[in-house]
Amino acid sequence: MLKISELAAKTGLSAHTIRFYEKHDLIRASERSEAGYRYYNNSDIRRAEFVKAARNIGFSLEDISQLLSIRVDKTSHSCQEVTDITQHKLDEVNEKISELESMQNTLQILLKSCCGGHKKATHCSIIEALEAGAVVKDRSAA
Amino acid sequence: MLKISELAAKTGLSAHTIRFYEKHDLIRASERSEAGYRYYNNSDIRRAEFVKAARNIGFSLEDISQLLSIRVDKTSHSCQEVTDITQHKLDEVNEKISELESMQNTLQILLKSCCGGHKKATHCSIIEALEAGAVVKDRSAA
DNA sequence: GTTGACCTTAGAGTCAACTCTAAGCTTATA
DNA sequence: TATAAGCTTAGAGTTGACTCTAAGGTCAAC
Repeated sequence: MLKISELAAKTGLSAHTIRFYEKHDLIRASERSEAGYRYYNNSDIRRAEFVKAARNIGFSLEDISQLLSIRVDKTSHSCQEVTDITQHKLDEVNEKISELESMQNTLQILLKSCCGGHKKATHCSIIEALEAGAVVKDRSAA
Repeated sequence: MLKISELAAKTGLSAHTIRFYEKHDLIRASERSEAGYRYYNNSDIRRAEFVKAARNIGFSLEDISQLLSIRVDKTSHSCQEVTDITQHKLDEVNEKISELESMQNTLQILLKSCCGGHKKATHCSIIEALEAGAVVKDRSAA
């Protein structure tokens, strides 16, 4: 049985975050001491580590909540439900990557175009490009 | 001279957003009608388009604020200041991309490992991987 | 002269995921 | 026994970039 600070040390989450996750039903303390201190048993610890693993991968707390409800009653859920959540997350990640790559591309072009030196910015080509409406991809269209 | 809705149409920003940007000194309406309506002259419009271009590239409002203050007084600023802002943004973007690629990688591996079918999730390999602490890269270590 | 579209403001609400605060118990150590 | 470290709670604050609301004034068209 671990106290909250011990669970924090074990998972790398802060005690604050653990309490916050508890409020959102992600982590549980099966027992409490007489004084109200949280105590985590092995099952609680495994659950907390599941949450941490899912968070590391980038799942939202909402996603994690769904994954947990599958985890606690596996026979009522199918693999498809799990892959749907995972695929949806992957789609999101892919979309963010391409947005960022478009920004990366524009930024690299801008940097190459500018001397970057101590000269006055009077004819700075980055400023000029922005004035000319430098746009590789319009994020609002995404 | 454009009214706010016309500037909104021209820039693709909403009138709400234009007023919000004005609060943060990003966009200006040089004139007002007697009734208080905002009117944007050519210089205001160019400034608004500069802001939009910078935002499309992914600059934060804070970055844009700095870029604008360079733009309005180019002789007091150097190209280096501009490239510093741009390089810093590029570094940020690069870091986000590698975080996301790490997630992408993990998600793809998970998806490949799971049947994704209508079978019960009793032995779902994604759930199992999360229980085993599936981590390719720990975001909190980044 | 009235409808409806458009404009104004200050200020509150939204989102996600924390992060912190205050005020007060509890527990371990010296 | 005193002090410090650790725990409790409800609830407020943070971040960035909007987004919306309420309550009201203005303007163009029919």
